Amino acid sequence: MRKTKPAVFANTVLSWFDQHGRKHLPWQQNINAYRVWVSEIMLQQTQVSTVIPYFERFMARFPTVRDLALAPIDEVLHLWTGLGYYARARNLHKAANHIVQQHSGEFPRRVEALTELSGVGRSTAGAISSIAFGDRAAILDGNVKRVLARYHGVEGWPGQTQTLNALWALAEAATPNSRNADYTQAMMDLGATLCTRSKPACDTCPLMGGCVAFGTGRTAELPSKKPRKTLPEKQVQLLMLRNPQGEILLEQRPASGIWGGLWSFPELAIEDCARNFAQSRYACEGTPVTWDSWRHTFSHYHLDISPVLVQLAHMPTQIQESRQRWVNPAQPGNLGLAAPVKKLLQQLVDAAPLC
DNA sequence: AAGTCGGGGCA
DNA sequence: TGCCCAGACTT
Repeated sequence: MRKTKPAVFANTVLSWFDQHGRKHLPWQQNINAYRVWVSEIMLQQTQVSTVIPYFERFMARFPTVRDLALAPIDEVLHLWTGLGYYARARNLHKAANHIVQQHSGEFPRRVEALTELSGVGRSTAGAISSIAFGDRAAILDGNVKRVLARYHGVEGWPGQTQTLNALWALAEAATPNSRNADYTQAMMDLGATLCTRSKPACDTCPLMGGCVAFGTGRTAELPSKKPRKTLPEKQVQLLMLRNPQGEILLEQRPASGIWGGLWSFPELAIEDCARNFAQSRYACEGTPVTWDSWRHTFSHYHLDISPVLVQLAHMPTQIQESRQRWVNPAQPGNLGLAAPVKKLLQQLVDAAPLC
């Protein structure tokens, strides 16, 4: 497969931006470096719709970098309340003073000088450089990572240094020599509105033709997700209600979620009392006997299962919904059973005589 | 390289 | 619920 030349890639993105890009966000009006900077900081790890009212209030109170520098930090933090990541506000205030004192209140233009500002890393510096000054500088925020990882089929989690370096190289190579402000905004718009994390709108994406992830049907796999060292652990009790005939109560699980649509035992939290649960929900009496627990592992978590057998002296009166039924553990019939359920039914046959 | 900061959106 | 989001910084 022949790689699309950078210029063609950028022109494709820019043409799409001219027709479909966002051009009416608050920080896209009356553009200057200060407004771009504040917006970029607010937008770190924070969604556009959340930022908008904060940005408006912030600009009304601190129209210039000097206003911000002169304000008490408490007032800055007050306007930040609810946005989260409060170190951003402290860094913003610190950097404002740095700009006033070290740059005479004039916003620095060189990327190296921008990176020296507290809270401004490589990507944010690139955003300010390109959007506010129109210089050729690359960004690599979450949106651009997603677009590039999918388009080029970049394997690996972007948090890995190797993967990150590869993405930066692609981002730099793709950056055009003109219209840099529009290109930067276009890449973010593309990632935010079409190349979304889930259900990307590939059918309307201008990059569809050259996109590796689309061509190989792997948009859901790229970019790779953060690997989890240890799977989360959950605990559950499975209640084996056995009636006087030796039958076991099974319930059909909801269609979605784990074991969707399969038949399983009533389930209760590990901290719940099986006797109370049986009485209150099923109006039946019996002494719970807890079996040894064991671990069942799914792709995304460990489930520690504690089986609890309750032998009933009398048939419960209130049960019989369509999603419940009594089954003979030796012949459960033509039902979809989760693996642990099948295992427990077999154990009931083998080792648990009626008592 | 991994952990931390945070509130909201969403499946 | 867990994961992710216009990341940067510290350990």
